[in-house]
Amino acid sequence: MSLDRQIGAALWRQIAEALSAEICSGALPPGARFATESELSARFKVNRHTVRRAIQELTHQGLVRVEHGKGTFVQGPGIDYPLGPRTRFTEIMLSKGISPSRKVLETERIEADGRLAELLNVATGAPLVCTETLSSANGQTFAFSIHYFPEERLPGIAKHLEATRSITASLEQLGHGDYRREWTRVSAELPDARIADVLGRPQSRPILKTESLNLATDGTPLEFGVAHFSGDLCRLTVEGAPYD
Amino acid sequence: MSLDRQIGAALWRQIAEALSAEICSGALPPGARFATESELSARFKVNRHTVRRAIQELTHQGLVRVEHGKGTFVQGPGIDYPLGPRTRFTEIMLSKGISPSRKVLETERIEADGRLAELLNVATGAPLVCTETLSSANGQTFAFSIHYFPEERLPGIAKHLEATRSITASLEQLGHGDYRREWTRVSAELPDARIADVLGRPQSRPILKTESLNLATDGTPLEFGVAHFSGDLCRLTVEGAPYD
DNA sequence: CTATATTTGTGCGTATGTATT
DNA sequence: AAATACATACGCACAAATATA
Repeated sequence: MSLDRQIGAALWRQIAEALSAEICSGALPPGARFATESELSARFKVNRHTVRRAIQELTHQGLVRVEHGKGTFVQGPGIDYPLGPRTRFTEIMLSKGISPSRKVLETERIEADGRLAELLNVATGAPLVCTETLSSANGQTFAFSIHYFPEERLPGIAKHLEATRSITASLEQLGHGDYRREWTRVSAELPDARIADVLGRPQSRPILKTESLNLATDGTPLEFGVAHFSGDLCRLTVEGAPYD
Repeated sequence: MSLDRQIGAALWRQIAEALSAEICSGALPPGARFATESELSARFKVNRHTVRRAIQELTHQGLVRVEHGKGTFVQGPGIDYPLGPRTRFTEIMLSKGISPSRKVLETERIEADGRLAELLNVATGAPLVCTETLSSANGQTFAFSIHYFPEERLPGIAKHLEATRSITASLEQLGHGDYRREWTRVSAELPDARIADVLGRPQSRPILKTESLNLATDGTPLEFGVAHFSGDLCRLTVEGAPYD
């Protein structure tokens, strides 16, 4: 391995390229400790800043993860993720029983702001129950969701959620065993620090964000949910035509 | 505006925060020339490196665009984009006549690799016609797509595409005025340099990538397409349930 | 628990290269 | 050709988080 200090490619690019190749070759297992900045600096005979620039690039590509004071670690690039390129999201979810594996975290009461009020067809300021859930498959967290329920329409939903820690079960106990998904809107974003954290992913990697509305059988809104999926670990498969 | 050199926040973060606020306040119109590194360096009384780190952050957030030798420019954060948060993708596409506004760029012949062969239900190595299209609305390019057609099943498709520069028209002339979308898979990615370029977006901003399969009325595959949307300018709206 | 070493994070000063005007 | 503006690289110093003796 030697660097070309004369022309064209910047040193940090060459270093990033070399390190990237080593990681992708599989020589380093995911989670393994990476060489320290000092070591790399000595190895490539460049200044530490130059190494840092290269590592920054690797971070941005999602290949490594840097922890202050601890070191740099190889980030498993989608190792053993349950959703392959040809796997249908629906089938996977059902076959693995994802819906039951969803864990309800915290539950709190809030007041509906303008947007939520319109979506859920309640008055602005109406009481909502807000809860957060984590979905995982094969022990890998792949989605973080926030759900909003109109409390007036679902009396005691908060208690049911805390007791059952299941959305489906809670709605069923309130007489809505049969609700339906009205629509889902999908966008791509970069996660904020918190969402990146719960998904265990670098903030530099994109996520799929879906917003969806569930209705009761009579057409009144029961739940509005925002879900964040690890963007390059998942594919959402939609039957039929999404845009034409 | 003064920086806190004592505690907590790094200087470059404070600077990025300040500049971000100025941009978001709308004081600087999109496309406007930004202050140079030297100017900012003098203004905040920090080293140019520190300013560069801050600008890098703004770049990553998609607020500015840096051009070597020219300067730094304010990147319009979705100014005048046609798809609002509550706008249904389908409605917009139809009402603006997006399908006709799609422009067919280049057309070439390739051989089907394993994956394409399986998707299109042809033999590996079978001739495919590959074409690229740009979709825009209000003069704003918002999607770049690549389409694959099985040539054996669509004789002369290449000529039709070059003549009409329209996918729908070409298929119609070949007796497939009536095809249907079988499925669409949606994922989130960061664009490569080329796609970022044609979409006129920074490589640091995520895109929505959809893969979709269109079938003839008898169920044989007619087209496989990969589309790249400006991830945070668009939302794909799906009726019904995408995953449960 | 404390002290020390290790490792990453921030910032400055300087110098030189490359692209644009 | 010269000036301007961004890009790369080095060296030094110290701070902050973590690990270790």
